[in-house]
Amino acid sequence: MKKADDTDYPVTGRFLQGRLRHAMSRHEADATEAMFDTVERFDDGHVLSRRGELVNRSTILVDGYVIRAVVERDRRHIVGIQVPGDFIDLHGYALKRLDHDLVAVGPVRVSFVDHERLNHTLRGDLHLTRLMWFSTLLDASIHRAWIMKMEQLPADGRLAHLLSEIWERLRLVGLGDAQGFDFPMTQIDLADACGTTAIHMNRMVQKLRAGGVVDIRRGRVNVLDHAQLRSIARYDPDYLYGPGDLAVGAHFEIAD
Amino acid sequence: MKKADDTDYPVTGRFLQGRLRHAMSRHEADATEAMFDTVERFDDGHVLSRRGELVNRSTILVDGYVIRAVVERDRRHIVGIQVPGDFIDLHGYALKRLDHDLVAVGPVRVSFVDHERLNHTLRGDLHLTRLMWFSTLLDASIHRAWIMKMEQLPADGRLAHLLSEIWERLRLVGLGDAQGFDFPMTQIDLADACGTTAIHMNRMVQKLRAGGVVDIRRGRVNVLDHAQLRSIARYDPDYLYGPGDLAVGAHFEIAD
DNA sequence: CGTTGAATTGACACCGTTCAACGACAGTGG
DNA sequence: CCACTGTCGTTGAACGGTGTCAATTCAACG
Repeated sequence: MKKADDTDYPVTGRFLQGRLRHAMSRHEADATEAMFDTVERFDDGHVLSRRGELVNRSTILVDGYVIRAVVERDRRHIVGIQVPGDFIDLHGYALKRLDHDLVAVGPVRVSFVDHERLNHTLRGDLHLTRLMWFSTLLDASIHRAWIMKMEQLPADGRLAHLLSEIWERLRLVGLGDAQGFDFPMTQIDLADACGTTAIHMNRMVQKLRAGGVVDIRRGRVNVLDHAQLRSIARYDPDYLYGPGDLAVGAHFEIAD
Repeated sequence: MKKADDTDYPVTGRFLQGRLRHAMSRHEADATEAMFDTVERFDDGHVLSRRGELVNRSTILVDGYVIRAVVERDRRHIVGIQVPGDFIDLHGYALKRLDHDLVAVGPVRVSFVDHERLNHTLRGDLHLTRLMWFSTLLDASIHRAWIMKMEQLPADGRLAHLLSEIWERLRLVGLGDAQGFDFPMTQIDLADACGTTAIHMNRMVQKLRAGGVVDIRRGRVNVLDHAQLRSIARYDPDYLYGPGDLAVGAHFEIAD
């Protein structure tokens, strides 16, 4: 499953993979990789960034999963999940303070870039700036898909949607496999990400398992019936801007 | 209620007002205003932009309300509401195709800027680029607040949250008044924005009315008990990045 | 004054929460 | 080796919020 970019770009090789990475020039890819220095490891539950903190660097997720979470009166709400290749707090470059925490789910590998360094790289390169901008807008598009799933789907559909999305996003960056993917989120985590309780989430996990749709256990998701999973989730991956009707394609070039 | 910017910048005067407008230089504000030409009017229900269409210009909302909506198998889902001053499809500058429709609610006044023109203005001005970027990240932050409200709040809380948000956003740009604000959304619209049915939304409207919290009727929202409204909505406006704990403040300058 | 869309009301079934408890399992320390 | 502990996973029952169906009233408009 190793791609060329994995070796040439050990830190940023998955950034925008499956999306606009093809629009990055060799020079831009090199410049992006060069911004990052060492890769650091953190354990499950490590808080990479806390709501309200002043941030002066941004983080790329090299390996593992990170959730965006907000804790409010003893209940935690998960508003997003990041997969390898995601520039998980690039929006902090413009916002300076984030409205949510970034927390590792399972062990992660990340790397950092100072905003000062980012300024230096982006200054005078509107094309690369727009690629970075695009990656933050991708997160916004995913947010909108989450809003829709909360508005329209019951709990089993929300779970199916979440699993469909993660699987799709992993495949876009060359991860996962034909049967499913490794996924360390507990049923409690899944409940917080689907706006339901752990008790009800447990029933939905069992329902999908009993229906031969998907088997979720011990940090592993095995998809048994992809068609049924998609159907329950009413899943359409267009919003990820991979190959599909919304793909940016050749329209991204900046005319001079 | 007229501010200086209303006359100096009739089209873009409300852009980022209450947020980072203070970080815009006179030159940047002038350059932004100069990008736009005529202001056009559209009636209620006019589709300004359709999902999947290739866009080569972006739109600023001068007056009125616009919703972001996705229609899926005979049901419409509203994933966002835009108020005057919002650069409503600036994300199309990088995405090129949007994942949702933009539809006028009530009469609107808008103005357009070609992406080519935008390139010209932003090239070589990383500071202004970052301000524009910031405004799209603001939308993303609002999306996250919506995800949270869908995850945690019952229907009356969602409605209260929506009203709280619109009121707050209007006040940030110098609109609305002490009693409430004009708001042309029907109960059907409100239902689609809160992930419930029109019938149930009607009950929630009546509940808030009977409780002396807020009176919604005939295109007008009158807030009767602001404290109670906030409480039902569990509303905290920090995510709008106006004055508050998350405010960017003086940290936005680009170090050289 | 008839038409149309919005707002309103009531009955009923169902999805999801809550409370209370128990089982499975890994890590820890005696 | 076993008892202890905490987290995750699981189950059952009662309650309440919400969706659905069907029908009626109201407001705006030509």
